[in-house]
Amino acid sequence: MDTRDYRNKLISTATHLFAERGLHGVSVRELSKAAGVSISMISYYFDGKEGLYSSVLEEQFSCFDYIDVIMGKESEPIEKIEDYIRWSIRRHREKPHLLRFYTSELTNPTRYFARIVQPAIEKVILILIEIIEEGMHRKQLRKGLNPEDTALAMVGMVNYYFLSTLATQKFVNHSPERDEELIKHYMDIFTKGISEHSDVTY
Amino acid sequence: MDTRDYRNKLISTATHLFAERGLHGVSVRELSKAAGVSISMISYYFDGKEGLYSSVLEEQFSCFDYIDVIMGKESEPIEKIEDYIRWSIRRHREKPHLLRFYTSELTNPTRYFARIVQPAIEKVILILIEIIEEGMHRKQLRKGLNPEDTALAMVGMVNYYFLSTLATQKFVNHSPERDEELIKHYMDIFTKGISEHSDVTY
DNA sequence: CTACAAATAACGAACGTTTGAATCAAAGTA
DNA sequence: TACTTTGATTCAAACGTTCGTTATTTGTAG
Repeated sequence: MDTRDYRNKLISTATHLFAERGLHGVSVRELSKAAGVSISMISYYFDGKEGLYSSVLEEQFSCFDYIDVIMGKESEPIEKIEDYIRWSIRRHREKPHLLRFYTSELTNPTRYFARIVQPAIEKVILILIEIIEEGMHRKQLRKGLNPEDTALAMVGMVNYYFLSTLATQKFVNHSPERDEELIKHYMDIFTKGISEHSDVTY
Repeated sequence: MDTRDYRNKLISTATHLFAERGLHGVSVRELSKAAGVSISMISYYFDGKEGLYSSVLEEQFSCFDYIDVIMGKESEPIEKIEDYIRWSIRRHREKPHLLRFYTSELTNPTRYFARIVQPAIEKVILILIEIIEEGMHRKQLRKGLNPEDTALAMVGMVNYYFLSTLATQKFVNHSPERDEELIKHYMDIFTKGISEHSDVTY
C-alpha cells in the first residue's frame, strides 16, 4: 500500500463490521485493528465513533445522485418510480451487506438511519406525490389520505421488500432473473392503489 | 409490593428494554434502575447480563407447551400445521414486542436466539416431516430436497411472515379480521409446495 | 525547518461483576 | 416464651476491565 488512505480503510472496514453487529457491537479498538490503523485515526478523520457510523450510513446509503438523475430525466412520473425501484433492487443486490443496516436501525433508538436517509426519502416522496397528484390515486384521496401519507406508505412498501429479502435470505435465493417479477409486483401495488392491499395507518 | 419478586421484575423490564434496543443497547445499571432493583440482583438471579438475556428469550419465546398440546392432539398432521400457524399469529399479536427480538437477533453474531429457539423449531420440523412423509411433498422429494430441508424452509416462511409484519407495522394495520386470509395464504404455500414459490438453498 | 500524518500512551467515564455487610422470616433450642 | 441460629434476600460500595477520546510524541515528505 503506497496510498496511505486510512480514511477509506476505516470506512470500508466499519461498513462491514457495523453491518454485522451494529453500532454497539463493535469497539473502536477492534475496528481499528481490523482496518490496520491506529485508534486515534477514527477521531482524526471522523467525529469519533458515532461520526464514523454516520459517515458509513451517508456514503453507503446515499441515493441523492441517482435521485437527481431520475428527477432530471424527461420521463413520465410512473416511469420514474419504476426506475427508482429497479435501481434500488440492483444496488442492494450489489451491496447485500447494506440490508443488515435496516435491521440494526429498526431497533436503534438514536435513529441515525432515519436522520441521514430521511432527506433522500423525502425526495422520493416528492416524485411519488407528482404521480399521485396526476390523479392515479384519486381513490385514496377520496378516502381521506393525503398525498404525503400515501407516498410515505409506498416508500414503506419498498423497504418492506428489502427487509423481507433479508429475512428469507437463508432460505430463498433471489436470482436476478426474478427481478422483473418483483418490479412488476410492486408497480402493480402502486398503480392499483395501496389501500387495496393494506390499510394505511398513522 | 408485598411480594419481593424482583426476579419477575427484572425479566419483564428486561424483555421490553432488550426488545427495544438489543443486548448491547442496555446497561445493567439502567436496567436495574428501571426495574427498581439493585444491580447485583442480575447476577444473583441470573448468570449475569447475558444470562438474563437468555432467560428472557427462553421465557418469552418458549413454545414447548403448545407444541406438546399440538403433538398430543389426535388431529391430522395438516391440521397441526394450521393449528401452529394460527397459534403463532395470535401469540405475536398479543405480544408485539417479541417481533423486535427477531431483528435484533438477525444481526447478533452470538446467536442466542438460534441456540434457544432451535430446539422448539426442531419439534415443529418433526411435525412438518410427518406431513411431508405422508406424500404431500413428493414433488419436492423428487427434486432432491430431503424432508428436513423442506421443513426448515417452511419454518423460515413462517418467520418471514412475522418479520414482514414488523417491517410494515408502521404502515400496515394487521387486523385480526385478516388473520384467516393470512393463514389460508400460508397453508396454500405449504400444500402447493415451497419450490413453486421460491428456491430453497443452503 | 515546517507542516502534516500517524502511533503511543494515558485519560476519565462507564461497563459488568463481585464482595461483604445488613435485613428479615422461619426454624431450632432451652 | 425468649433467645439463637440459619438461610435466603437485598443493597451500597468497590472491583478490575474496557470503553471512546485525547494529549503528547514520533515519523515523514516537501
